[in-house]
Amino acid sequence: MAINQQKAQQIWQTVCSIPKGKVASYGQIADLAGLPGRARMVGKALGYAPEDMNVPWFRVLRSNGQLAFPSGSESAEKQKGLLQEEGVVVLNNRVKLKQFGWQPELTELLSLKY
DNA sequence: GTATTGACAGACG
DNA sequence: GCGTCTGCCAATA
Repeated sequence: MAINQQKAQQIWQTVCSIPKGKVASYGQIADLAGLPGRARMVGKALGYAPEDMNVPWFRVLRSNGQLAFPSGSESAEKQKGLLQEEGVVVLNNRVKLKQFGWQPELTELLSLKY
């Protein structure tokens, strides 16, 4: 049961809303998804994220812009590759949030509501 | 019901 | 920028 899948759904939706070439932190996703302070839940939700949804979990990073996975890990490398493919520059398992950090605009938020 | 863990965040040094 | 500690909440044992 994982928490209400509704929330997980919302999380996935939010993650899917991240514009290409940008990245968001767990806290950011959690907040936008309606789970303030439950950043951990986001990670778990992404854990269940079905591939059918094509959830760009690779665009979700830590608050500091560091990848959620340890360097050298398959997922981390994959994530890096995908991000770079999207145009995001990843160095040393890190992304410059100052430049690639997703700053949700009203239009973006509106697409999540309802 | 209690203890441990986790794809985390923020504060400190 | 990095390591450590604390706080938060849910899942798992």
